[in-house]
Amino acid sequence: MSHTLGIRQAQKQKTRQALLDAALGLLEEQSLSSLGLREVTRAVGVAPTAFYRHFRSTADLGVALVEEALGSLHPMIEDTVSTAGDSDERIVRAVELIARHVGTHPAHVRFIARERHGGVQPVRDAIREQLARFAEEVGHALSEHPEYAGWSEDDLLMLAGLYVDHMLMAASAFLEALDGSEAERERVARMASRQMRLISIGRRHWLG
Amino acid sequence: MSHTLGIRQAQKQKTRQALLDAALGLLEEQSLSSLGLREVTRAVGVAPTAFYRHFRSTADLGVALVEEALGSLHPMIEDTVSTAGDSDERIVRAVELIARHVGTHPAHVRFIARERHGGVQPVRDAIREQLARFAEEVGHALSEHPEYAGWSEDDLLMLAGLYVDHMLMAASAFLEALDGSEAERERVARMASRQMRLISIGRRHWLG
DNA sequence: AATTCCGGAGAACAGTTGTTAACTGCATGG
DNA sequence: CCATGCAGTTAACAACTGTTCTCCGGAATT
Repeated sequence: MSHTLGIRQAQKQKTRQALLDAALGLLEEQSLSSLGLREVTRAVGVAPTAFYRHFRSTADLGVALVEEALGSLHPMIEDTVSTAGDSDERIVRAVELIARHVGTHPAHVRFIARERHGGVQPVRDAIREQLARFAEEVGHALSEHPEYAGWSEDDLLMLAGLYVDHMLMAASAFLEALDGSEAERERVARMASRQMRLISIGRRHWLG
Repeated sequence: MSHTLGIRQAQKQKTRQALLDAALGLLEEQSLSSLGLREVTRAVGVAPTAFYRHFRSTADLGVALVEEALGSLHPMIEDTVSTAGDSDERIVRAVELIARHVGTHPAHVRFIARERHGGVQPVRDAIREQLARFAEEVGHALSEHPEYAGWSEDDLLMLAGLYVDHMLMAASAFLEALDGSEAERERVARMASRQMRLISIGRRHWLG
């Protein structure tokens, strides 16, 4: 379906990606609403006007970053939730997965945590939509399990939302501990696991 | 101990408060890291240089806003947690309290949610410290209850952190629903209550 | 081979920013 | 009552911002 792009479109996507990467780097110590278009182009080494060939505004770039940060995560999530195993096993695996992802993509995680409640509405909306999709997918994956036989759709979504929110909280906690000691990171992991387990216990006794 | 301030210091605190109020207003549609000092003074109607008489920088102003937004909340929290009553009653009361507070101080809540992971380190640190204090206070209040007889200090703090995080999540959810319909707000309230109740059930079955 | 398309460069625009310095007028303490 | 202190003003600074218009060179199309 997709025959190799011409050297023209290839070059365009390359600078586009360079702009995204540069922006992500600059956003480690500021919010999107203070990110200047010239700042980004300067970091890449292109003229300020080149920015407009790829994005209408920095807000537009932010929405693209949301897609880049969260878009490819859906299969990963689904995989973790639907995989068989004891409840505690799944929790440990999920927390490990988060820790690993934060370690390999810290800037992406920081961006999402920061802009989820940030000052740029289109970006907030994009993040909210992606997280809602996550919750929906998790809820659907849970509904396949026999454990959730008597659960109403509403309750399933409520639980899924709780899980998603805690994934993000855990990710944010890992992020804060990234520059800390190994022991510090271990402490964060154990704390996150125990909170997850408590929720899991509540889930088990939810009905009746 | 504090005899009435002279008309001089009174005037100073008045413009200082005006700066804080104006900044809080401007921060409804942007992040602190993009808030300009001149922007604030212009909104108040004073010269840009007057800003320096009160704050070293906008980051400094942000820290002051954290104090204003969270400093006065400690007695309120302690009160809610330690008050007697059935577990479900306490949950309903807590959720109602949050809803009311978001309704009366939306800008403050938005500011905290936004800058908790925002781009200005001193402000992030100030918020983290206040939230840690909340967790500590909640944990201490819980430890007084006979229900938590066999709980380790670590587990108590873990649960308290979970509660505090969910207070904030609920507050943020209420904020998003503020401009929505009455039904929408009701839905958010019921969702928050059920999530809290699930956590409460997990807590009840935590030991053994 | 000729023509169109288009990503990027360059220059210029009016506005904005934080920060400095030297000032004014008035409440305060001696 | 007079001298000091200090919140707020005015003016100016270099540096920066987003946006428009015009242009260039090379890939893509015919």
